[in-house]
Amino acid sequence: MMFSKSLEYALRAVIYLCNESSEHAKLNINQISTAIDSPEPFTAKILQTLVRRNIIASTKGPGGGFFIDSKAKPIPVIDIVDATDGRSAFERCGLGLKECSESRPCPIHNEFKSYSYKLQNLLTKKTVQDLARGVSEGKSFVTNF
Amino acid sequence: MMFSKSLEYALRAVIYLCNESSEHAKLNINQISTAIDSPEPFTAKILQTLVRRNIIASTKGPGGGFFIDSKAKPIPVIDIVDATDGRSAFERCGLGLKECSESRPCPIHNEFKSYSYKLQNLLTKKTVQDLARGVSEGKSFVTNF
DNA sequence: CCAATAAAGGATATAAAGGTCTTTTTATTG
DNA sequence: CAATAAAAAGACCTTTATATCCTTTATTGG
Repeated sequence: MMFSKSLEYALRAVIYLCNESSEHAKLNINQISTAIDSPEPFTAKILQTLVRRNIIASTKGPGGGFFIDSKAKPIPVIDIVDATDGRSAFERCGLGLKECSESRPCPIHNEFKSYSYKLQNLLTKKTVQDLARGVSEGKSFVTNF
Repeated sequence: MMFSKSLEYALRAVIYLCNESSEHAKLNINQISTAIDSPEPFTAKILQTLVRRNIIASTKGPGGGFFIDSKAKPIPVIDIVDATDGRSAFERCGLGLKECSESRPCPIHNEFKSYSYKLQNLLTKKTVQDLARGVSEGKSFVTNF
């Protein structure tokens, strides 16, 4: 927190794909960006990087599109973070000091480290499939009205 | 988390002022930005907004500068956040949905809300003076080497 | 094989954050 | 009261994030 736009769209798209796509029911970029209400070409770029990282799959040509195979391994949310924003927000000093460590901490070092650690831990344990389950059960949403 | 550059510089400057300035020992922008190793004109802008919000004080003219009166009330860190970044990062949906609420939550709504709440609470309780104390005691630092 | 479809790739545009520069205003002091 | 020192104000520049557009490549069905 907070998440970049790229990460927001990536997460919404991946959760959506998790529930709505499969090897035999691919979704094209228009269908995805319409569903999750995100800018189409920008979302395309983001999905391309997820494909490159083997987080999602895609095929070209008629009937092609993006999909997540239902028998794919669970995807930790942190994988999406790594693909879009990276870890720098978690790793750099909260006050922007060049050197900030146990031996020479900034005044918020410990608090920051604790939050950062807990959050990374949470993002590592939570999977996209966990989040998708809530959506498929109607308990949560990735679409605007 | 994560903090903007403005907030980082603001916090470092205010903590520094807390320890090193007083009504009778004002510091000019060059002294401050040199000490905390921040871009001088940008830092000046930020301090100006803190003055407008009565978080710190300043006087013009020779011998003038910025200062925090030692008998000033404790300054909650959240006041600096409000002056620079605002609360939007805490308040908007973690996945960027337009409508995200208890009754129609995004898949990370509850986690996000919990972290956001804890963090705002921490920032409300912690004061700049608390942070400055650590620095004056040599336990933490706001300067680069 | 060809026409259509869809992602991939690369160049470009726009907005916001980060940062600088110049001029004006105010205060102090010799 | 003039010279100087310092913040305030406002215009401007740069970089990064966000977003779009156009061309290329791959795939498929007829």
